[in-house]
Amino acid sequence: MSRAFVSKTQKRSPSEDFLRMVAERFRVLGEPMRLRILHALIDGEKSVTELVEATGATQANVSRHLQTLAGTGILGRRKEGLRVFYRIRDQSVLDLCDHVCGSLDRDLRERTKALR
Amino acid sequence: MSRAFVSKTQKRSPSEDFLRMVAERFRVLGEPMRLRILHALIDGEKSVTELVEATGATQANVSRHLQTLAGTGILGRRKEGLRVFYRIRDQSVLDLCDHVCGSLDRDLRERTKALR
DNA sequence: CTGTTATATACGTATCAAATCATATAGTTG
DNA sequence: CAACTATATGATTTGATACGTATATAACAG
Repeated sequence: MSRAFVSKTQKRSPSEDFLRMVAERFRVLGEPMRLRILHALIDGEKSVTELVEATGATQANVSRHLQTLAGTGILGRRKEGLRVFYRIRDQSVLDLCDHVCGSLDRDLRERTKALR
Repeated sequence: MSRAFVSKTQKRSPSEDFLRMVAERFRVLGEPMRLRILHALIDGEKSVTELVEATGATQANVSRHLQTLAGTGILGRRKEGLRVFYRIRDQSVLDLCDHVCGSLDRDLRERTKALR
């Protein structure tokens, strides 16, 4: 596996631009509502209206978050008549989420244990 | 592997609190300066002053980011005399970064290819 | 064309976070 | 004790962004 952040071969620190791009990816995932949208798309593509129902947010808000998610390539867009369907474009983003969930779990367990 | 975000067994959507916690983890990683600090800590613990030198940021700013990173359990703290040393507490956070770097790479390649 | 539906966006507001400066705190040295 | 060093934090400014309301755009139906 090639490591771009933790490079075994080159010690040079990442460029400003590179760090900005990586940070942007994380930042996009750093909003509960966007995670909710992502979760709603796990079992396949959905239209904006369906996502509005699934999330309970306003149409405008969902639409904006969808632009953000699609803008960074996390979601794909497909137009069909009046409706626009969004889908998870790179399933590996779900691995990311699970990774974070896993370490969150571990930390919560550790803290619980520390309380006794 | 247990999946907390993408659960095969339960379809119930994640609670508000859970999503907030997951989002917070991503958000913490969503700042270039914090990634820079993280990168500086790859080859072992460093004092605040060393991190100030490595990142080029002000002492106050580095200190604040360190509080943030330590607060979510990403970094560990060790006090020795006047100095405080920080270290990466859970190495798996580096996997996360590389994961993002990888998908970033893929997207950039795809866009480059699309230009031709 | 008119009306209707689905989605996107402009604008205003409120909130939050990053950075800086100045200062406080804690540990060390003499 | 005073002076010094390393780190943390309060106060402020500034910039970003999430959300709501209203409106614009686009596709379709009649």
